[in-house]
Amino acid sequence: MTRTSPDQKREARRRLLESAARVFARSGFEAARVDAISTGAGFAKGTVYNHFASKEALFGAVVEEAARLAVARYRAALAEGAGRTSTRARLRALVEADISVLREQEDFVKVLVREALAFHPDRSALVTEHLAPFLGAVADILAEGAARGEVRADRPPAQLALLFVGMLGLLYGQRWASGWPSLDELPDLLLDCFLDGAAPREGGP
Amino acid sequence: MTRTSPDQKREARRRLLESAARVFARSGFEAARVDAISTGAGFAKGTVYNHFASKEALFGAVVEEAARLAVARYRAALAEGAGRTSTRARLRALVEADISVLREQEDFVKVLVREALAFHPDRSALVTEHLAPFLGAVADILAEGAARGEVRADRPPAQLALLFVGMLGLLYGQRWASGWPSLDELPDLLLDCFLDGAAPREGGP
Amino acid sequence: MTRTSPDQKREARRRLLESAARVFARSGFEAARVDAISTGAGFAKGTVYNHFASKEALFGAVVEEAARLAVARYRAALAEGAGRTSTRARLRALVEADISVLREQEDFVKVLVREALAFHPDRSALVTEHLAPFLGAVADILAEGAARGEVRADRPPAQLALLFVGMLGLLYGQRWASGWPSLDELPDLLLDCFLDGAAPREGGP
Amino acid sequence: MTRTSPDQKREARRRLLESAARVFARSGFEAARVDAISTGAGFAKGTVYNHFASKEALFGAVVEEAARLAVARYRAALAEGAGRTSTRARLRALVEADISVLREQEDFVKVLVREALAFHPDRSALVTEHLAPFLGAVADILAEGAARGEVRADRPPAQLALLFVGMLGLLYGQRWASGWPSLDELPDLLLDCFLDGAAPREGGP
DNA sequence: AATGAATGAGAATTCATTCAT
DNA sequence: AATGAATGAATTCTCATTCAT
Repeated sequence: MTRTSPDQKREARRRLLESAARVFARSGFEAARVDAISTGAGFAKGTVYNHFASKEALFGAVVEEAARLAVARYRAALAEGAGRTSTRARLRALVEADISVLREQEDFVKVLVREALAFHPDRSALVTEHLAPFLGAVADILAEGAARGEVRADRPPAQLALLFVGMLGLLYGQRWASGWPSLDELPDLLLDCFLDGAAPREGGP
Repeated sequence: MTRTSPDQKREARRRLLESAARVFARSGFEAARVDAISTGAGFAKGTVYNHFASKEALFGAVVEEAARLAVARYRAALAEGAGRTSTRARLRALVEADISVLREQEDFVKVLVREALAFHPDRSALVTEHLAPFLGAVADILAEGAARGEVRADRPPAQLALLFVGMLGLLYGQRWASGWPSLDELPDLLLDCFLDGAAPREGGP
Repeated sequence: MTRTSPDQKREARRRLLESAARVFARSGFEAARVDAISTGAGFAKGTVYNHFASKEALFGAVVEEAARLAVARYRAALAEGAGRTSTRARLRALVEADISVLREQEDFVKVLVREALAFHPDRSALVTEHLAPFLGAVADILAEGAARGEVRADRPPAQLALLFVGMLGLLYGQRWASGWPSLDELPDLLLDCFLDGAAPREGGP
Repeated sequence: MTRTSPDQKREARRRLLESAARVFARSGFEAARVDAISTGAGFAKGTVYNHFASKEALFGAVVEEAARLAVARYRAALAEGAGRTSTRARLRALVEADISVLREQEDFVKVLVREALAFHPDRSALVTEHLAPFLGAVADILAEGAARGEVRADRPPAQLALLFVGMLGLLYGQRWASGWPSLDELPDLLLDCFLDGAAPREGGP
């Protein structure tokens, strides 16, 4: 039905998302100009609106893309690894997948974290909502782990997933501000904190 | 030519800063309307520009005010307490003074932290710059402590002060996001982290 | 090169006109979206431009279609009725034919009348121009009636036709606004007004 | 409190309303450009928004201005004329006042009538709402006349006022389309129609 | 003939800042 | 010092139309 192949459309979308990630990363959500995103992708001003309904939707799509990518890598790693793995190992693999994405898009992730912690409720809802694939993966792991008694189950999985992801974001923030923790030690640190309770150890972050 | 005494001018400035703190706290920097600040202080729209050169300058002044207030409280506490105190105790007192300010202006401090972690280089420079009184106090304590060999001196005091304040901001952020750490446990936590190396355990930055 | 028969093309055109009438009726000219017309006819966005040069042309075509339909019904009624009829009876039959169209497309006729009374000279010219079949029928009746001395001939038939149709539009408008006159009494009312002079009574309509 | 006198502000508002009436009259509501209105009044683009909240509000203000002017002239004529007058004479005077305004702003009144008869319910509500001063004057006259038994009172005065003004608009429309009735004969025509019932005579307007 | 992605000229509105009074 | 009207750059989003496929 379509004369231009769906591939072409997907390609255009990809270019726009790429440009959007770049522009949002450089400027933050507010200061990013929709114009700059579209022309940055090699299109005219209005083209972006053939693919995304609004600036917000575009931002959400970039977030979602990153979330999906991390989840996809996690699944790939899982498939590759030998069969049965502990819940902790799974969470670890998911975090490592996310970090592998972060290594490629650190500036955008900064913006993402910043907007998630922002004060416009709409804005941080926007992020949370489009983080769904990632949150879902976390929740799934936690639900299964809870069933097996391997992890805390003091709250519904979805809520714990949100907490987990929030802590992950904070650790990223900590690293951006202080250089610590390194990306290598981050997963274990997060897991120690999270699995032993929201306020782990005797007080350490 | 000036009919109003310097006192009156200072009073107007105070009202404007108060209103600005309120409005910035409610809306964040970007969304705050200069108009709202001026009328919120009981003045007309343009009056704010008789006291501050720009929205940025106004924001900076509010930041500075908060910084000064914390430092003043710190000094008062110091003066009140008996003479010699350890470096750690001084830093602790300074953090506690800051927390006492935060208890009164938590919403504004949120905005401050957020803007400090923002990506517009100008914006976060703005914050850092106007945090000078506080940073200076930290640096002084650190310099003296280093001279006495009581604290780490692996970097110039000014740099360490920046790190210290950055970690403080992050702990605030952590608390806003996760509820932990409480304001009561926060000072010790920060000092443990900071004095033993920015990245505690064996693994510092 | 044309795979589709002329019939198919005509059919596509018909569907587009139908959809256009619907959309214009619902939204008025300005607010009507070409997109909605094309997809409303079961085609893709751009297809409409294979049949009509512009939104204006499309609107004109819908107007013309309605005009043609009314004239066709008039002729059918005339053919059916016994031969010789007075000029008044003919005009009456034409108006009744128009009303029968209006009963089916009242919303579109509203838009048509509205645009005809609009102030963009282009827009109302557009309507008048495409009303040509109907205006022509009126003018023909008037010309013949004038030759027979049955109707006023104080102006050229084309001008009188325009006046006649303008009055018809106004009576429609009056009915939409006030409920009066009903569609049943409208033809006589118009004929009384028109045939006795543009300003009937010693001047009434 | 204001350094520029209220007179100056009122003067600016007047110029803007004047320009708006001009531009709306030329282009109709939709096609009128806010820009053109502001610059047409000798101001910069944004100035209009210091006086009116939106294009709609501006249009409403022009409508209201015209309504007020007509009412003011009516009151002046009433004051001037000898004391007691019949309800019919009052309505007549009000219509004549409106016509005197129309003579000066015919093009704008055309737009007003057109928008009042438009299909966007919002738009015609906008007109009706800002016609309030005029509608109120009509309703007052009718209420008093009803009390004295001089005029029909088959509906609440406000409803009858709306009907009266609607009929007035239609007669204007009739005149624009057909040249009849003239502005001189229009008042009596309207009063005949209105006072004898919405559909007076045996069917005539 | 049909498709639908791309285009880009606008449009309304916002708001920090200026400056005459 | 205070005022608030004026400014005008800047921004998001719309949509008629084009055209390669």
